[in-house]
Amino acid sequence: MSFPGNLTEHVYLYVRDRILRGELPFGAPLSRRVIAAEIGASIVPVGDALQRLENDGLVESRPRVGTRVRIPTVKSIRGHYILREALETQAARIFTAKASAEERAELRRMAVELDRLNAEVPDTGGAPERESAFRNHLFHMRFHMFIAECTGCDELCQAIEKNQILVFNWLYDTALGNLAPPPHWHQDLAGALLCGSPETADAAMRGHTRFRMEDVLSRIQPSLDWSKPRIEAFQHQRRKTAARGSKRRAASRPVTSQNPLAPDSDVH
Amino acid sequence: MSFPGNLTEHVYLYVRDRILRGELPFGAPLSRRVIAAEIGASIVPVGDALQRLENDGLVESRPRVGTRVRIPTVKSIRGHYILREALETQAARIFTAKASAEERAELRRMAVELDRLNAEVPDTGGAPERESAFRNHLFHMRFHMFIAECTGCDELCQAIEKNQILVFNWLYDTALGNLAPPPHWHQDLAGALLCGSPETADAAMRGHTRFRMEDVLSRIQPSLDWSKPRIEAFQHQRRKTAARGSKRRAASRPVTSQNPLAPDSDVH
DNA sequence: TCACACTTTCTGGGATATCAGTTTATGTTG
DNA sequence: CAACATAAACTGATATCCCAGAAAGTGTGA
Repeated sequence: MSFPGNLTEHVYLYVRDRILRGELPFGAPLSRRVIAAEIGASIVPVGDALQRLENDGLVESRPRVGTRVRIPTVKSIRGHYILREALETQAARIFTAKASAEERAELRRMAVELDRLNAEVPDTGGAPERESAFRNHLFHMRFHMFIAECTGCDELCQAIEKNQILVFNWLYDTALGNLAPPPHWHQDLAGALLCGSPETADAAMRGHTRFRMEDVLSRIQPSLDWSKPRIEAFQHQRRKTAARGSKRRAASRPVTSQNPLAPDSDVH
Repeated sequence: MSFPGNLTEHVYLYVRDRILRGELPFGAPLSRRVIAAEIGASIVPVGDALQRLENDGLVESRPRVGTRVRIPTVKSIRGHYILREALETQAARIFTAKASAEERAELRRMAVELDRLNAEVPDTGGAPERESAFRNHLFHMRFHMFIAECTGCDELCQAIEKNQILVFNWLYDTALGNLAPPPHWHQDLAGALLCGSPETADAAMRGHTRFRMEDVLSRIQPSLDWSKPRIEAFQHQRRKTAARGSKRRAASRPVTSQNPLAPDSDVH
């Protein structure tokens, strides 16, 4: 098998991708041994990857109890958007000062395309719909990351990416269903970034993220109430698999694929 | 030996403290095995701690080559202050809206005390001077963290702390000598935070960090030029130690900078 | 003297085994 | 039947060992 670079990096991206796609919902248990058997690695790089995910805030862990996908709270979501607002308003300010003519043109193009994609996706709930919504989200991420990259500040880009600020949008969307932003939502933002002063760009981006936060919060409230008791418990989410009565006889099998995770664990 | 909780956490704090105190200067090699022997742990938690430090940006590592204290560049310092500006202006904005009367009074007290401490420390270079400067720096950190904590946003606090934005000031001061801020420097900032609108507080904090960045950059330039060849080399800083059981002393030996490697040949 | 190949030594990455704490299921006792 | 003691199972944490790669030291031939 061939990964780019570290095995830890491979596991990190593998688990993160599964979380962000919604395959591992909020509160889903993450066993180091299960993931290791699934990928074919030992538990050491898996543990390192999970520790990194915990540092990113995507996962929470308690010693000798377990690791699971972190369940967001209203407070944590609000905090996330406050952080996003801080970073992206700064990116918007610097964009007005440092973006080249080509980059400005590219931003406008992306805004038009983004508004078009958002407008044409209706609120159906089919399975292929989900995949296209994920692609739209990726494009939306690229739009915001493009603004950050035009600042030429690597630290700012890494902060935005590392803290999963943009990527969490997809998590919330996965749990909530897709949101419908107003028409010309990103074109208006791009207009402020292209023609205005730093203060104008700051204000436009601030309103952009504030609107998004309120929208998400108003929709996620019932979902969080539902998962509230699971937050405090943090117990083993024991899988109620089929062979339950014959558990007495179930000898201690090796750790091969007793997991509820993906059945396609052999492809690499 | 008793540490709170994880051994990894203990090693992380241990190494970070030594870096920030200047005991481990820029470019100092960090061997997992040496640190493990030094603390009395195995290399696994040490490796985890160093990986976390690398994630924080305090340390840089190359597979099968080594790990060392990261040597900042002009670009990385500028990026750091851009990030700090983003986070602390946001904290200043929210402070004006959410701080209680007691917190506002406490902020004013801290500003007065901070300006007093900065005024009474002259520019000597003695050994006890160094320790008092470190205490002043810690108090300065607490001043800025206090503003962040008054926002009630844990994510913002963690971002400021995790990214070592404040703590890096001490690193730069260690390498450069202490800076002398203007009188009433923090009292003016506190005044804007206490009496002004969010925009006023934002502007004051923005000017605060900008001034600091320019000050640091103007002084660190020659220091970085001096350490420039060590940036590209990243070779083994071999220590002359005969017995392996003996304790490690700081590698003060300068590296013979022959340069067989092409710069910027790294991927990603 | 210099260029090149070989050996040594150090590095981080990974695998395996074991330890200790927590939760759950089972069995016993009143 | 309920309350409680107990063992099983699973968890993350750590120690120990081994590996491959990289760089420095060393020797050798032109």
